[in-house]
Amino acid sequence: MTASINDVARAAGVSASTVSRALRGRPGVSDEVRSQIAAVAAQLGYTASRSASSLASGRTYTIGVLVPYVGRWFFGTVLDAAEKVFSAAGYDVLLYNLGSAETRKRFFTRLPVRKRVDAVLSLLIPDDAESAALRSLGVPLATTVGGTRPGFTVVGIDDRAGTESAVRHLVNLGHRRIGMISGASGPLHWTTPIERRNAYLDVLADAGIEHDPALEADGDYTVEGGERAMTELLAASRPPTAVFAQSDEMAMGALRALRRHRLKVPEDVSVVGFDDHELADVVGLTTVAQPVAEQGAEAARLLLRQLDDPDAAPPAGQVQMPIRLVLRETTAPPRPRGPQ
Amino acid sequence: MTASINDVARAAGVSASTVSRALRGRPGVSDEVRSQIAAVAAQLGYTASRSASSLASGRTYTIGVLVPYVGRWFFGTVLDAAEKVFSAAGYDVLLYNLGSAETRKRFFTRLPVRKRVDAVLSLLIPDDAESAALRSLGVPLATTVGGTRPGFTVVGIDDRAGTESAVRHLVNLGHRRIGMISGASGPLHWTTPIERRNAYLDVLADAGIEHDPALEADGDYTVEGGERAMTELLAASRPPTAVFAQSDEMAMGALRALRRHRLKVPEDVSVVGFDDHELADVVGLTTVAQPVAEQGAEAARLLLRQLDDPDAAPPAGQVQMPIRLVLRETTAPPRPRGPQ
DNA sequence: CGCTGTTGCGCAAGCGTTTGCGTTCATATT
DNA sequence: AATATGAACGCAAACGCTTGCGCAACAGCG
Repeated sequence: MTASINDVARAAGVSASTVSRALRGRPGVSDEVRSQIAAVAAQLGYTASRSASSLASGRTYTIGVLVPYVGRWFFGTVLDAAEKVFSAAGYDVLLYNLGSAETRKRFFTRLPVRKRVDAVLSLLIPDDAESAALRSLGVPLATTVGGTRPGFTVVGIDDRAGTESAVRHLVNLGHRRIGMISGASGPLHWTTPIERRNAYLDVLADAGIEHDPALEADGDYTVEGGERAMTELLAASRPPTAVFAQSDEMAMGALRALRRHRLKVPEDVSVVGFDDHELADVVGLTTVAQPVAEQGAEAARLLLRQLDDPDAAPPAGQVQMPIRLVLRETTAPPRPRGPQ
Repeated sequence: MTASINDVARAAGVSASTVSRALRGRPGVSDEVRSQIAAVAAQLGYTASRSASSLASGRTYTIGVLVPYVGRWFFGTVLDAAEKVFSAAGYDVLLYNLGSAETRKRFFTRLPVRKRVDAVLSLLIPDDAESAALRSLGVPLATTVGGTRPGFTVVGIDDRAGTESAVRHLVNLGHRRIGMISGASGPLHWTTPIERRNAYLDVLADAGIEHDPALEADGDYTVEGGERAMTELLAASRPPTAVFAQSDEMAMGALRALRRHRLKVPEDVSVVGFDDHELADVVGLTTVAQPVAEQGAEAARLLLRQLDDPDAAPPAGQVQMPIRLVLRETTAPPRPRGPQ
């Protein structure tokens, strides 16, 4: 059907090995022969079969990317950027959408990437067993989320600092009843919600504000969850005058809930998010911005570097990307309403 | 390093062929031997090498998915749903992010999916040369966007009907100066913008409204583009009292522009979008909803069906998914301001 | 002019599966 | 009892590449 390396060899009057070497830029082929082979290959529309070459060489030139939810803005954006870096370097990407516990489990027990990828970029946090499974692949590993793990290159942000800047902003505006909409760490072994929560508590303590558990709600990192969580918070005996949401999506859900309750933002309640979602600007959301696409690109680059030079040690610790608080229109001083 | 089929065969005291047949559920193996092999394989942590098996069998059990922009909500959502269907059926997905003309060109000339996939799902519209290239792969093809093409099974929506319901809604509210923010069809050979534009023109004509070219602007299907386009429209000598945006993202950009111009929505200008973006509800956007994830899932299912039964003809024409106008808070009758 | 290096290329052995065909052996058929 | 019929399994040939090694041919060296 499609041309094989032998067809090219025959047509060019050389051996298959020479064709292989010529096309891949390996030494041992004269320039003359090389260009002639290139011409013949082009004319025949020849491309080496990936299965055959990876079987023979052990190199697959493909990267496995593990994502919890492709459809979510954050992950889609990271994936987008990472894919561009990989494909520019000649790598293909195998995508695994591991949102549900079920698919996730199946992935890690069957490990379909075995012998199929040269590296894996995980956008989800593997637990200990899962990390071990990944390490058993014997390929470079990277992640853009969660804390450092042995064997993984991680590029991320300073969750504490980001959260602190957000909550401190609220404190500085004069808020005392500051709620938080978080995502449960749940079975995902995700350290992010925990880090952010700790930072939130620290800022409150620092400001001499007593922590009120009724001011925390779980928003599941989704818009709907954020809406539910905000609704919960509003039902408290003394609702918050400001809310810090651990993601913009949850913040937007909160905005929706507030609108449904006919509460004005920021007059009645201030809201600050996290991420600087593409649409945060549209709704005027104050948020802490992180370079999402850049994180994906950087993680991809670090992976490629390790592939180019297998002895190179993976970067130690965590590569930190800058964050910054973006002030927009959902935060303001609390409305004065009589004595505290 | 990792166990091969021969290791399993040796450990089980059978030949490699028997192992292969046993593990893949092929006939010719007694139940007794089969289960014993399964046990040995599990104990050794054996998984067949994909490269080797696809080299030998010609089947790759992977699907190529072509996406223009993974990070955009629409495509991310389609991809998410499609991936779930594929992986549930035991297929892996190879992702190609073909947003720029450059990567796109490289993809179609080098055709890296050759001999690597059993089918391809294209979320972008290939031009004639590109379709021919894809057809030359000799595998089932599907797409979720654009018109019907020979050799492709396409699942989509009725763009005309969707647009008509949106624009008619504006007409029925009493609007006469109705603008449109579209996406240029450009080099993407995308029929969607054209279909929608035609429907827009038809509704206007039907309502006896003269078409004003100054009321059309290109929003590039992005938020920023939508904002620019809206700004353009507002600069017209007689700006529109209502705008139909061909996507929610552009509609949201328009909303932002309006806010910047201190114009109230829907009092000063009505806005209706297209897609029912996940966040459309947050901003209260009236829009025509289409089942985005379902389209991806359905396309994936149709592809799998063709793979199961290679002789089955691909579904003729286009599979149409339902659409529906979702009324929210960005549309209202035009503000009466003196004689027309 | 012999010797050592170097360069350019072909040979052939893998890489880990799948699969058509052949063999063996037990069972059914006449 | 002899023969046909399957079922269960092994053999070995692909599948299409890569790569270590061998072998010419040729250049440079003293």
